[in-house]
Amino acid sequence: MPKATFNKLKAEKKALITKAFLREFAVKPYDEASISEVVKQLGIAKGSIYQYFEDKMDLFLYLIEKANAVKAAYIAQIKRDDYPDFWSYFIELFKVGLNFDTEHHLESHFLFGLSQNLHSPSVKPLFDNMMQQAVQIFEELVKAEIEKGLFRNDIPTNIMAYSLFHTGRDMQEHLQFIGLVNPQKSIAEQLPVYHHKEELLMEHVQHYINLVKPAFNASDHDKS
Amino acid sequence: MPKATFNKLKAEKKALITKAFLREFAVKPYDEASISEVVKQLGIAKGSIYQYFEDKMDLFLYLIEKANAVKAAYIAQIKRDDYPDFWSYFIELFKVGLNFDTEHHLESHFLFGLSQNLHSPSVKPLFDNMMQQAVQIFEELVKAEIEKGLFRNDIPTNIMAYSLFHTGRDMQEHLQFIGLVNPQKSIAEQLPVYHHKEELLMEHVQHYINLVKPAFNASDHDKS
DNA sequence: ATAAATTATGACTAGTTAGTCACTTTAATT
DNA sequence: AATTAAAGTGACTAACTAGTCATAATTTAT
Repeated sequence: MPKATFNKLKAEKKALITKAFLREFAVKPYDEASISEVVKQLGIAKGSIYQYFEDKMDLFLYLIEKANAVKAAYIAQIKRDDYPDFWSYFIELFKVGLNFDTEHHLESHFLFGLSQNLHSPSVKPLFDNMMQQAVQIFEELVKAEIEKGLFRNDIPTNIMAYSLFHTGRDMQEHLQFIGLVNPQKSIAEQLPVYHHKEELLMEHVQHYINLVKPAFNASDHDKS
Repeated sequence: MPKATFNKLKAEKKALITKAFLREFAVKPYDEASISEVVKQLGIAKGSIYQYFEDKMDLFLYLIEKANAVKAAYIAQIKRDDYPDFWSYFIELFKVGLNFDTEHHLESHFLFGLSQNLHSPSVKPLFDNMMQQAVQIFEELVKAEIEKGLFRNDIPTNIMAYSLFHTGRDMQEHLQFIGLVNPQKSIAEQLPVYHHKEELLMEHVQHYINLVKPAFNASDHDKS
C-alpha cells in the first residue's frame, strides 16, 4: 500500500499521479512500464515516487486496487436475483461494464490491459491469485444455477465456471480482433474503449450468448 | 530468415543453438528473453548470434517457423473427412497435439509460451497476423460443418470460429490453472508438458467438449 | 520570526539490454 | 606451404531501467 506521504497529498495531485500511471500500465506490460518516463511526463522528480510508494510493485498493486474498487461498485449495482435467468443477468453485467468504461475510461483501459498481460513473469503469481478468486465467484454462480435446475449437472462445475469466465474475456478479445474496439488508440485519444460502439457491442454480446447458452442450460443433456 | 552462415553450420551446432533459444523464449516473453544470457549458457560469443541472424526478431521468427513446421506435420496427419463428426476430429487434433508434445517437448513448450505472451508490444502485430490465419482456418471448418447441416446456422460464422478457436486455448489454460500441467516446471525438468498426464488430460478435454458441443451442433436452435 | 518537520529533488549507483566491429582463429583453396 | 575466405570473438557503445540518498525547498508548529 502507498506510504502515508501519498495519502497526505492533496487530492488533485494524487489524482494526476494515479491517472498518469494508470495510462502507462494500461499500455505496457508491468515489466516494460517505465516509472522514469511517467515522472518525466508529470514533471516531477523520480525520487518523489519513492516517497509515495515502496517500489514499483507497491504502486502497481495500488492501481489494481483502485481500478478494481471503481469497477466493483458498478458490478455490485446488479444482483442475480433481480433477473429471471442467468443470461439476462450476464448481459446486464456487460452493460454496467459499459457504463464503467464510459465513466471511467482510464480504469477501464487499465483493467483491459491487465487481463491481456497476465503472463509477464513478475505479475504471474499476482494474476493467478486474482484469477482463482474470479473463477471461484463464477463457480458459485454456476452451482446456484444448477441448484435451481437451470444449468445442466453432467459437467464438473469447475470446468463450467472456467469456460464461462473465459467467455467474457473472449468476447472482449474478439471485439478487439475484428477491430471494433482499439484500446491502444482509445487511450491515446483519451476516449472510452466502447465509445459510440455501444449498440454494435451489445449485438455482438447477444450473438455470443446465443451461441454459448445451449452449452450451459439444462435440457436433454441433463442427467438429473 | 537466418543468414547463410547459420545454415552452413553443422547440424549439431545448429540444433544446440536452436534448442537453447527455444527454451529461453518458451519461458520469457519476447522483450524479456535475453540473448546475452543464452550465449553465456551456450558458451559462445554474443557476436556469433549476429553472424547467424539479422537481429533478435529475425531469430524469433526463425524459431516460430521452426516450431510451427514441426507441429504442422502432426496436424496434417489427420483429416476431417476421416471422422464422422467434427468433435471426434477435434479430439483427435488434441491427441496428435499430445504426440507432438511428447516427441518435441521444446517446440511444444515454446508454442505454449507463445500463445500466452501475445500482447507484448513488440510481438503484437506479429501475433495478430498469426491469429487472423488461425481463426480463418477455423471459420472454414465451421462453414463446412454448417454446409453439412451439422452445425447451427443462426450465429455469424466468425463468432463461432473465434469461440471454437478459443475453446482449445481455454482448455490448455485451464489445465495449467488447476495445476495439472506446469510448463515452467516441465521446461526446467526437460520433460514434456503432458508427461504421464495423458489420461487425465483426455478426460478433461472430453468434459470440455461435452460442455461446448451443444453450443455448436445443429438442433432445435437451427433456423434452417 | 525561528525552529522543526515534512516533502521534493535529481544526480548517482548498479544493473540490465541489443547490437557493433576491429581483430583472431579456423577452414578451404590454390 | 602460402594465400584467401569464412567463422568466431569479446570488449565496447549507447540506451535503458529501478531504486537511493544527501541536499534543498516548502510547510507547519512553536
